[in-house]
Amino acid sequence: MPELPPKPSLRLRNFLPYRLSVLSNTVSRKIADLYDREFGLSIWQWRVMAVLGENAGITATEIGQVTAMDKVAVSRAVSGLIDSGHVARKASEEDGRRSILSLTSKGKGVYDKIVPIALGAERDLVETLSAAEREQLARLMEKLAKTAEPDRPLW
Amino acid sequence: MPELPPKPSLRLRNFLPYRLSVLSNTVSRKIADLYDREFGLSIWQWRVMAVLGENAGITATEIGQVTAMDKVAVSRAVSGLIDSGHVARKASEEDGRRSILSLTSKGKGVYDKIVPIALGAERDLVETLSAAEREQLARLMEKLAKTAEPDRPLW
DNA sequence: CTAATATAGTTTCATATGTAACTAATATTG
DNA sequence: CAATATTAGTTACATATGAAACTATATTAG
Repeated sequence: MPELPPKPSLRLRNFLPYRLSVLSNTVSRKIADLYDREFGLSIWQWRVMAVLGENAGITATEIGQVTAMDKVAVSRAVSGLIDSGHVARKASEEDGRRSILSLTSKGKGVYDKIVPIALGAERDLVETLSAAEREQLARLMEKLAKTAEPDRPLW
Repeated sequence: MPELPPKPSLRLRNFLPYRLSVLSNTVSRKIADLYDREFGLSIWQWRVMAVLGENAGITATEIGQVTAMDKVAVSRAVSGLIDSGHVARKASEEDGRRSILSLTSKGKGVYDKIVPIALGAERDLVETLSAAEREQLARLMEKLAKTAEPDRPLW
């Protein structure tokens, strides 16, 4: 008797997109909580600050490219950060549409406090992985990212 | 001369929570798009259907446990699915608060069409990984998930 | 058996987010 | 050098989401 092809089955808990989403959300929630409780920052605001901390004097569009945020999200995060005094904006001299953004001294202070906290949270997350496993993970995620979005600029 | 401890630095693109979030969002968006365009389903609705497809006759609370969705999200997804005729609800006989949920025949039809599409999307995503790499990935994600949320029931 | 407590699920409200429309400035082209 | 198209960034609107309040039923304690 000929065998029927096995009916394709889907178990949610083994389905990669699902697992990615759940994992990412639990991690993000924890970290967002950290930023919010201690500094009143949203995760988007923190991403903007993280980029400005390493890269002073860039524009909103550039921040968007680096952080994979769309321009509306960047605009909102930046305007919040300006209200709270973490970020300063000055007009670009070459191009009147752009603004040059940078951390204020208050922003720098917060940045210097958050960086170790963020790195600590990351360390907690990967603490059960060996160094080799961490590299593996980075490599595999890199591959997935390339497959999922081949043409995203990385910097 | 004593060396200063290196200033801890954070590069967003190497920061695991960030990378996870970006990767998960790009993957989710693509897949959500698929479900939505072809079947008018949100990702939450699809998750509910996926669970009901493998597990008929369970309650909203159980769906929430399996899918890591909170009860409000489940409630909304289910009510949408009932409106669109994909899911049927009947009252539980033991417990008047609960409802027993299951796919309608329309729901089953859609389910049978989506499963191969979803599995195909997953295959596309991991196509550049070897079998060994896929297992590695699953293992590593499992570890991370346990660390991030030690007590989440898996089924 | 009744009162207090807990649970299943829904509704409400406040906030977050994405898309599209918009404003202002620059770049292109005929 | 107009007229048109493009780009940077913001605003407005519609929808999604999460937390808390609420309804109805079930469970527990006295």
